[in-house]
Amino acid sequence: MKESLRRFKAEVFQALAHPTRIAIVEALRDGELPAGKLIEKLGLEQANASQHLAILRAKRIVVNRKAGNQVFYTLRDPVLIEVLDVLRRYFYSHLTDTLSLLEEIGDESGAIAIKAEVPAK
Amino acid sequence: MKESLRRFKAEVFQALAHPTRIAIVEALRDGELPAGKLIEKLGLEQANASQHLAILRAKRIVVNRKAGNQVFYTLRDPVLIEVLDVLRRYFYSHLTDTLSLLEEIGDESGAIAIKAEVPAK
DNA sequence: TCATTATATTCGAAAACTCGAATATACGTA
DNA sequence: TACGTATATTCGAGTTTTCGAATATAATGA
Repeated sequence: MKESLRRFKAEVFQALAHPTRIAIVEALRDGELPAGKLIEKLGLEQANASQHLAILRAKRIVVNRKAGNQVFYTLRDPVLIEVLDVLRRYFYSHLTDTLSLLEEIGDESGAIAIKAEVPAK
Repeated sequence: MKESLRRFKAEVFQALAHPTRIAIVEALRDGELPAGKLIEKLGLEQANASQHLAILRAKRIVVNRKAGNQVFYTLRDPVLIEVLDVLRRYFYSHLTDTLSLLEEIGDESGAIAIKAEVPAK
């Protein structure tokens, strides 16, 4: 049914609708990482990271594997990286509008600096 | 800055993280539609539709044009349709896991029926 | 001007999300 | 067994979303 599919898509979007979770997905881009490395790499609170990972697990965005002491996370399907890449292009192709959007949202960081470095990565 | 980009992506995902808004985007797939047609086509409450449209507007997912009495909506960038299509494929390629996910979420509709009709559209 | 139609906005309540603090669990090792 | 490390879960407060009901606005036509 059409409805299920929409619900499913909404669930996936919902799962990705947080900067931290996006950061996690991006960090897993090049392969498996233990929770600890993610926390370190992204500078997260341990509990907070675990909560976000729980969400990504629940929505099947990531899968995990226990190895002794630690838990390794992997993206279940790299297609999600493609989605993020599409959005990056989307971001830059509408750069002007996007910047004003970020302003409205209240973007503290130097979003304007992007203008200087331009795309790349 | 990396952070802005993630924030931006999160905003877009957030905007799409609702079945009704996904339905709206899909309905605009083949071009412009006035709000009224969207309401009719999707069977929405007028106020509710307007609220969701406001969100899609705020996040620049759609743009609108006034013509006399009515307001026509268009997708700002059809690349978003691609994203939805990618997710449809994702949905089917993990069908088994996905179904159990939908169950957990509490999917009333006949999700299982999908097994019968399979992909297509 | 007064209706009528199309759409948007505001309001208040219920539900869902997010965070850090505290606590729990599981494994490895002394 | 007792301890340390890695990770997960629970709790409560604050914030954000979502909805329908009511109301507002804008354009059209009588």
